[in-house]
Amino acid sequence: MTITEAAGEGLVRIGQVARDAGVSVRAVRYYEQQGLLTAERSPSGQRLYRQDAVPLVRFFQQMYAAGLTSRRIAELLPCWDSGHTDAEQRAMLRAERDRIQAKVDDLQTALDRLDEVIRTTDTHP
Amino acid sequence: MTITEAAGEGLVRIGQVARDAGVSVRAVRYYEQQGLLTAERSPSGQRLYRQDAVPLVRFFQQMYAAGLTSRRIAELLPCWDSGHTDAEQRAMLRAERDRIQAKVDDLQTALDRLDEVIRTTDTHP
DNA sequence: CTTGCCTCTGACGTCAACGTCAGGTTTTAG
DNA sequence: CTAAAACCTGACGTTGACGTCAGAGGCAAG
Repeated sequence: MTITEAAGEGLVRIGQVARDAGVSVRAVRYYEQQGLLTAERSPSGQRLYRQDAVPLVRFFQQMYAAGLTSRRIAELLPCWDSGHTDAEQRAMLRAERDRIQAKVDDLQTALDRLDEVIRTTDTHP
Repeated sequence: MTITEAAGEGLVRIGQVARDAGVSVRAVRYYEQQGLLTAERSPSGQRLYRQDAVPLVRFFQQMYAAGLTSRRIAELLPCWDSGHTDAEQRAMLRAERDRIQAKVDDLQTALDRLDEVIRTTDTHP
C-alpha cells in the first residue's frame, strides 16, 4: 500500500486533479492561492484533494470564461457551498448574470457581422 | 475659419473621433499603431480623420469584445475594405466565427448555472 | 539503491489593450 | 494677447491568470 493510498481513499494529488480537470498544475495551485480551493496536506507537505475538487476546478474555468475574476468567484463561493446568500451576494449574482447576458448579446452581434462578411466573400470569390 | 475647417470639410480631429466612438484618445492612437486606422495629418502634425473612422472604431471595439486581437483584425480588414478574400482569409473568418460561437455556448452554460443558483437562493433566503 | 517522475516553495516573465505621466507644440475662446 | 483646451511623441505602468525556471525534496518501481 502506497503512502498516497494510506492517506485516505478519496484523496488525490495535484497532478491527478489537474489532468482530470484539464488544467495545469500551476493553475490548481493558483486557485488555492486565490482562496478558491483548499487541500489537506500529507505528512510530507503534498496537497491532497477530495474528488469533488475536479468538478470544482471545472466550474472555476467556466466562471473565468464568463469573465468573472478570482476575487468575484471567491465572494460567490458561499452561495454554492451553503446555499445561503445575503443581499449583497444576491446583488452580485444578478450583476454578473446581467453582465454575461450583455456579453452574449455583444458576441451574437459580432457573430452576425462576421457571418455577413463570410456570406459576402463566399459569393464574391 | 479654423485650420481644421480649412483642412477639409469631412475631417475631424482625434478627440472628436474618440468621443463619438466612445473610446479614449489613447485607444484611437493605439489602433493606428496597430495598423487598423490611418489618418491624414494637418500641416502641424495633428491627425485628421474622415467621418467613417467612427463606425470603424466601433467595429474594432466589437471585434475586441468578441476576443479578436489587433493582429487578427488587421489581417481581416481587407475583407471589409475590398470585399475580396483569399483562401487563408476565409479560413480565418470561419475559425473566428466558430470560436465566437463556442464562446457564446460557454457563456450560455455559465449563465444557466448562475440562473440556477439565483433561483435557489431566491427561494431559500 | 537509484532512476525517474511527481511535488514543493518562491519568484520573475508573459501578453494585450490600453492608462498615465512628462514635456512640449497647437488651436481655440474670450 | 493670453489662458485654457486639445494635440503631439515617447516611454513606463497596469491587470489577471497563469507560464516558466531554479533548487530542493518525496515516492513507486526495478
